[in-house]
Amino acid sequence: MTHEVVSELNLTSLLSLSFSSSINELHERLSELGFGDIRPVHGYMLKCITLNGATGIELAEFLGITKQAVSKMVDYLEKSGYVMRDNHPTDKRGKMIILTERGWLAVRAKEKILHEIEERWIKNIGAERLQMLKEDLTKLVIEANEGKLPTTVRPVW
Amino acid sequence: MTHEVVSELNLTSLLSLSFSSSINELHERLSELGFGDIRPVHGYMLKCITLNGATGIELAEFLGITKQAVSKMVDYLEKSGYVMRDNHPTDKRGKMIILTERGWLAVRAKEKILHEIEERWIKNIGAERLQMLKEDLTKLVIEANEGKLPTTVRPVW
DNA sequence: AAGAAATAGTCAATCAAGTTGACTATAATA
DNA sequence: TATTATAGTCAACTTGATTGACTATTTCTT
Repeated sequence: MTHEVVSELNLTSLLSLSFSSSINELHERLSELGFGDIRPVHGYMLKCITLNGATGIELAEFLGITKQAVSKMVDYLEKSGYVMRDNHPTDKRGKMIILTERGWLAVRAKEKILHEIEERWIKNIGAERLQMLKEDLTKLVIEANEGKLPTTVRPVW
Repeated sequence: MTHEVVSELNLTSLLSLSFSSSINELHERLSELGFGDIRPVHGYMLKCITLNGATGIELAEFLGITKQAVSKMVDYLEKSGYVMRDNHPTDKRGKMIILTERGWLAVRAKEKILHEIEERWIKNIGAERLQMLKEDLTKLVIEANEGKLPTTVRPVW
């Protein structure tokens, strides 16, 4: 087994750098496609609004932020044309946040780019190593979160 | 080769989650040791202030933020007793930011905790897998940054 | 050596993304 | 039915960043 030169960086720094590399590449490419007004924070929100839409409370729980913060983000994304507020079908207090056509375009573009990034990693380190990498990271995330994947899918500092 | 169940998370999400797991654990444990006033942003700065101290400009470049932002962070860390501003030995405009005794205690505690986290990962996935994981992440970070490790060691969104 | 340009740092104002607290309207429960 | 809980918004504040303006030095160009 040959061991190539590996930097002196600790694992946490490596994770930080590789995460920010990925997220930066994603948003640079989204920007080139005309989705420059979506910032990383918004990406996580769009991801959570599925076919049926989502309520503000659901988004807040998913993102791990307050409903007030969600409300402001929705203001921004609505103004930018990515989402719309619709009446909740059964609860007159509530609102459904749904993707607009442009919102769907952005989500699909994001998925495509992430897929391409992953494909490039496969070219780079091979499918087996990528698979191992994902397995190991999954294990470690689960271990750090009392045996289950966290429900909040956003970096929480 | 057996492939265990792996979540449907994409790589970028996994990196995000594993990074925030690590950084959260680090700061929870720092907090228990009485370093609760150090937030993740500050950790990166302390790391950069080595034996000889550093100038504000050096810190700004290292962290990828403006010198004004550094100045404010130094205000905070000075007030909290982790660093001190000293005269620059040759440049009367400049100041050297140096660690106080408490600053060194925090840095050493941080290194110890990161080391322990890494040890636990070795127990969890084995030394070989951890080595591979680090090699792969290093490769990918280098590939994403025009062939070299980035000089900025902080997540940039 | 003198004058011009660059640099290190700070101050002030602003922005972005979050927070807490107060409020309205509706829904659920006792 | 009266009370309590919930969904969402508004307003004020906090934190960590930004840009722009300024001072004091240093370095570069004649």
